[in-house]
Amino acid sequence: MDFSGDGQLFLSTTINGIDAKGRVSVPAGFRAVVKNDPEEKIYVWPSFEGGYLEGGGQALLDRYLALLEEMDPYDDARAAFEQTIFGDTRGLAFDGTGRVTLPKDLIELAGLDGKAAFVGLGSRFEIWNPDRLAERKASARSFARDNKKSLKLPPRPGGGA
Amino acid sequence: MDFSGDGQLFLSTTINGIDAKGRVSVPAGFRAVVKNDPEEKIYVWPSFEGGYLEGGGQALLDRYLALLEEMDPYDDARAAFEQTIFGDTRGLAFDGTGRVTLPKDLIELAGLDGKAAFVGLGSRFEIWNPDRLAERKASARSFARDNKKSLKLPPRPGGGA
DNA sequence: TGGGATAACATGGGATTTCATGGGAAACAA
DNA sequence: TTGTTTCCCATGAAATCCCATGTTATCCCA
Repeated sequence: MDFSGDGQLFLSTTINGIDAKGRVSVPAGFRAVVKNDPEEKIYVWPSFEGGYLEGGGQALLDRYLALLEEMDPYDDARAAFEQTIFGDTRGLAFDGTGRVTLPKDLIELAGLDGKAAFVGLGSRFEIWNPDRLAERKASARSFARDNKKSLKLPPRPGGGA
Repeated sequence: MDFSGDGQLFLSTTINGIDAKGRVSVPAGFRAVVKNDPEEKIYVWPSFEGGYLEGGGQALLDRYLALLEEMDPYDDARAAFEQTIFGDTRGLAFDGTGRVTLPKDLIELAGLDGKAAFVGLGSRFEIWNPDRLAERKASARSFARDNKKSLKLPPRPGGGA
């Protein structure tokens, strides 16, 4: 698949506050990614593992949709994915200053308590309780360090280094 | 002869100052490499080992993204790399005079104190505290000296020495 | 091949804009 | 009405833009 067209990726980790109304500022860089979507929204759903949220823009939903269309209509996995991804997905619109209101059930599901960490992962992002994220990050980092040799870059299109 | 501006590769080492706002001039040759990217930015993240930063242009990011997209969606390794690479990567745009602002946490992570050494490595580059870089260079050199017997050039096609 | 003119580069500081966040009014639902 | 959600404005902090300046590299012409 080719992503060089949009060139806009969810990147970096930002921690923002959640106020009493459940409002949280979406990092400006993330907003820029969905800036030109037909509906200027982000879409958020509970992760499979639980404990945090996943999200993305319209482009990501379209890709998931295309993926499911290719699966057998009576595949159990398809039904499960449909149920989990689309059934629990919320489209969240921005207010005038770039915030969204996270539904209470999602806040509880992710254990968010006044703070939310937005983690950019390229074509999608995750929303974590910052403390939980720190734990996972530590283990992810040591894993990546130990296995970095398995992450071998493919040759550049033009050849060379 | 100067290759640093050929618009293809990050080359040579340049030391520039970091001012009180965290701003640092990106070497002109490095800027030329990303000149025609859709987003004229450099992308910087902490190295796996820590102690210095890695960076590149949109092209490098796309290569990492393509690599990760090929992995199993719920492979632990994929999650770890995604988290470590994209979760900590910052896209840095140039100001009118070719500078970027390094985030404070990256400055601390790399131990940068008023100076930053940009080390060109072809398709990517590294950012070091100049003193640390000198140390690493020294140890790399002695390592190479101790192991020089393993560096045996293959014979030239035409024979000769 | 000088040597001055010109352009490119790195750097400094102040002004301006963007961003995240808080509070309250207005619209809506139960 | 009462609680909830959406919209609008205010504010402080931080990031970004803009202009000025010294310095180095490059060009051009005699």
